[in-house]
Amino acid sequence: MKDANEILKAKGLRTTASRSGVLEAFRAHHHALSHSDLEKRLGKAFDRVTLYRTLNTFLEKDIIHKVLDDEGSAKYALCQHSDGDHHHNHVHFKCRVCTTSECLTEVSIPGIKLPEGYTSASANLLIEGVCIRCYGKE
Amino acid sequence: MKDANEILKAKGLRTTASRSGVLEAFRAHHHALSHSDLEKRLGKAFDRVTLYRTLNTFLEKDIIHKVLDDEGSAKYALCQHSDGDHHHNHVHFKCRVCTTSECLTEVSIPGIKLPEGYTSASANLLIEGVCIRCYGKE
DNA sequence: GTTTATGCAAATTCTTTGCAATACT
DNA sequence: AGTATTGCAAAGAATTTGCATAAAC
Repeated sequence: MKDANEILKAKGLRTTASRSGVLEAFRAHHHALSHSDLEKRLGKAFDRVTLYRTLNTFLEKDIIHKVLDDEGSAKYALCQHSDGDHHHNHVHFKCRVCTTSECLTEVSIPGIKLPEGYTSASANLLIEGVCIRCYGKE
Repeated sequence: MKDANEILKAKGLRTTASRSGVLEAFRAHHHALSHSDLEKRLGKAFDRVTLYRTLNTFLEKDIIHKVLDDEGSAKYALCQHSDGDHHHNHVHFKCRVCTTSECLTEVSIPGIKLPEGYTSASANLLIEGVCIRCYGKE
């Protein structure tokens, strides 16, 4: 996988401590992170406002995408392939034991037959259950 | 469909103007409503705080459920069958033209093959596209 | 009459914005 | 040097909480 610097360069963004830090945090975790998850992980290295702006910039540049969640708070995860609108048609899995969310990139969403007159542009599936790491712990 | 009063009684909740108003608003619209949608529709009949509390109460009692959304804001819709955990395994359709979300109750989510070791308890599918009312308007 | 729900005020938390100072290329 | 990014302060939303009043059963 590309390193933080390469990702930023490819998107025409400057390399800064906060951006690298956020990217590394995403790369170090297989599951989706919320704004507050990131704040905890990154400590007080930089301002909360910078984190808001960093996340928005990354969303615009398709470096990260939003992960759907039952609960309120938005979570984010790295986009795996940085081309096209791949980031639609994701399957996200949320474990009810450890409460983490992850993208199941290898799982694809089956074709859904919509009612007459409806057309689909993208689909996001959120599955809740128990992940492999928590199997048996329930 | 049960009327507002019956729904409330069945859940052991008192019938009040705000609760009836919120229930009627949901029954009058086929699509999901956010907190601010409801505020607009209900006007200043009651306090914003009451609306927060009413929505939370309805969520707890499984009268409404959260509808997933790409964007931040939480939306809610009536649960169709008030028994069991039916409200899982929903398909929600969001129209990119009129931006409304609705539950497609007649569509079911096909079985998904999860990676080894993962078990699924519920699934929520969010499809984005164009609804029948907006077909051709794009 | 007793219990539950509401309204109001205020406290928290979340998110955005403006602008000067700083860091990147 | 020139431009993009950050930090700080402050504004603006969104959401929650406490408590006295009012409404439902």
